Amino acid sequence: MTVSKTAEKSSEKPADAAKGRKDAGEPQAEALQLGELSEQLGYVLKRAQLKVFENFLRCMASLQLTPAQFSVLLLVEKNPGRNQTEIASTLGILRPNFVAMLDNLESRDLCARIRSTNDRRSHILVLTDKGKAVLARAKKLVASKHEARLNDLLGQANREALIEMLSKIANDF
Amino acid sequence: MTVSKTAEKSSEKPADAAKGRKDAGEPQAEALQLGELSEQLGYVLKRAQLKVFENFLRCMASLQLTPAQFSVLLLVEKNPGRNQTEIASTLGILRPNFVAMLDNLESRDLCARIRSTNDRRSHILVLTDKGKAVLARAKKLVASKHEARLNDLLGQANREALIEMLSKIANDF
DNA sequence: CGATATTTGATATGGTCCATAACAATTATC
DNA sequence: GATAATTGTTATGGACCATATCAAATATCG
Repeated sequence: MTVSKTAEKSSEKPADAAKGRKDAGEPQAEALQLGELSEQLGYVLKRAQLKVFENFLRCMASLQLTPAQFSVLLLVEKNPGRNQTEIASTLGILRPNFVAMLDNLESRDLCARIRSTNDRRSHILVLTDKGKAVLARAKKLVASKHEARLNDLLGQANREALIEMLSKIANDF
Repeated sequence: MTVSKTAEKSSEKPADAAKGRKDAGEPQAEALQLGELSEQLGYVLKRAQLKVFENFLRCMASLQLTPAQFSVLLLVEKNPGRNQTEIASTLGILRPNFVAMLDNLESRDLCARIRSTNDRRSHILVLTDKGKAVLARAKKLVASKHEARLNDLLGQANREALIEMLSKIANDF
């Protein structure tokens, strides 16, 4: 729907246009009514997604991994020996856009392209040792800082239910 | 995380790299393992969001309303007499980016900017009659095609629980 | 009052992400 | 062996997001 992206110091805190005060004395125009907006699935879904990505980036600040990069590393680790097309399309990334992404990861020595001997057109993707180490650390950060936060907020059971519902939407909607 | 956006004919169906066949006879490289990815909140959240927006755009094809535009109309209707800054910031839209958006809606005669007499700097936003009519039709389409679909998929109770959890994430994460 | 700061809408601009077309090299198909 | 299809790549354009800056109007404060 809307809402900013980068986080850090998002100067446009949504749903909080009139400063975050606890009802100071000043006149201060009343807050706007969200109305039906707050029950619009797309609206709340987008906002939640931005918040989650924000938090993810903060958690990963030390490793400098974006959600997309993390997903690539995870998928390559789980499916070593696959080529760019396979990894990219599984993640919904278009091949042309995957090139720069891999250039980045490869320049940081996190993964490597290897010319396949079977099909000399394709590049087999593998994690480097450094890539495996970084991914391992990333997983720990995600578990301890990211998922833990969600468990605090919703509780373990609800968190699992949420992910299941989102998966259902992602797959069957 | 990744995943495409526009819908229509998204040529890169995620998590389905090897065509959507029901197990044809051909050799066909085995599907990749998603592994931990399928339980990553951010991943599934982003995918669900894209699917929902996709569906929203299809439902609104006849009215040519994007989720963002719909949210603006909803908010202006609920809060008439507010200026651009207030509407934009409530939605998390940066003022500079809100200008073109309003230009669009205004050129289609869905809403109007009115110079405020109190503060001649600001533009009061109002829905035109056509804007109200379009919004009313939009709401019906959302209810009958969009939300109904979600109810079929999750059930009324789960749908409400989902939105509540997402709101919590959007607000308190 | 009058100088200065702030606010509002707007423009210009750059970055990121997403999508399409086109290409060379390689492989598959007929 | 000619033609078609695939792989990685480049180039390019669009959509969205963010920052700096500006003029006009208003607020603030000496």
